[in-house]
Amino acid sequence: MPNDVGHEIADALGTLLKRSTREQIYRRLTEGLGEAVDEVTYPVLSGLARTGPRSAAGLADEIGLDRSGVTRRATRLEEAGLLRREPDPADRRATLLALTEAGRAAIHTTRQRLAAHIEDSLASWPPGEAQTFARQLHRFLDHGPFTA
Amino acid sequence: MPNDVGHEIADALGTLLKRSTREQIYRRLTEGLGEAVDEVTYPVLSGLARTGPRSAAGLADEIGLDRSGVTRRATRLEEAGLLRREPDPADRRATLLALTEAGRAAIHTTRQRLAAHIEDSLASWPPGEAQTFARQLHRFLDHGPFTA
DNA sequence: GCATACTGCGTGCGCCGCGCACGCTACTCT
DNA sequence: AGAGTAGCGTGCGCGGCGCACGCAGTATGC
Repeated sequence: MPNDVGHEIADALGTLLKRSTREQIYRRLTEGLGEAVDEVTYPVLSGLARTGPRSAAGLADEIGLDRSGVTRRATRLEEAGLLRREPDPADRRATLLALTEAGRAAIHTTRQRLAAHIEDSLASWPPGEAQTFARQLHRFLDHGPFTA
Repeated sequence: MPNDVGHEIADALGTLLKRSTREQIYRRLTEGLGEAVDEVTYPVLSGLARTGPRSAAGLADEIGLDRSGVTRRATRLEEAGLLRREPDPADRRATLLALTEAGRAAIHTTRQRLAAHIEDSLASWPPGEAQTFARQLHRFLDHGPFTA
């Protein structure tokens, strides 16, 4: 029965939903980058790297968090020198969150590490197969049941 | 450059690592199943469904959690009638955690829902492509950098 | 032009889940 | 039989989160 495909994918994705798995991933990715970079603050760095400097409210919407959480995480990153608050020239009540050079380096390092881990596990695959798999995974997660 | 494959997969997986995404997934899966079934208690149900009745310590190892957490989650599920504690006949200090009929029904419902969501998003794919994708995903996550 | 409503940010508060450490019961081994 | 160990449950402190409030700055209506 074709229902097996759904269950097989569900089982596979269950691995990623496990708390301990995610913790280990983040631990490896952020190793040696200082105390401030961890599973909690990573989405802030990642979101800023994607879109450039922006307000706390906009970032909160993107990462699905309350603005207070963004404020606290930003404070931690600011104290560690990875993030800088600069006043919005167009609106004096707003403060833009921007990565410092160290912050850009940190997110770059983590992204490189994750990509390297992934490519290691794909090393034994036929190259064409790996690329089609990457495209399919991207399509599945973007237009799938996990984005709406 | 082949490095793009790693980054593309990394970006795709980032979606699943987002807190809000996981919350929405669990919210959909456990809708209408009672207050006791949520993101926190789900791994207990899932683990028991996979392996049958077992001790709290073994379950804690599997889901990567402290035994105290398993105890508390099991208590919540027990009060909701989804889980039953039965004494281990071979060891009177041990208590086996076992799903009740309602617990089995709950985990079955969530699994069916998740599989249905996944298959909906795969409906437009060529059938062979979906199956090979499922196999590749399974292989990637099991023998990949996320299991060790 | 001024009063009022609104927006954006930071902070205090309470809640909840977690890991750690302790106590208790039961088993094991010599 | 006694010492050490394994299994479980609970009290405690920590940390992240959402909510609600206060403050500063902006927009609107008259």
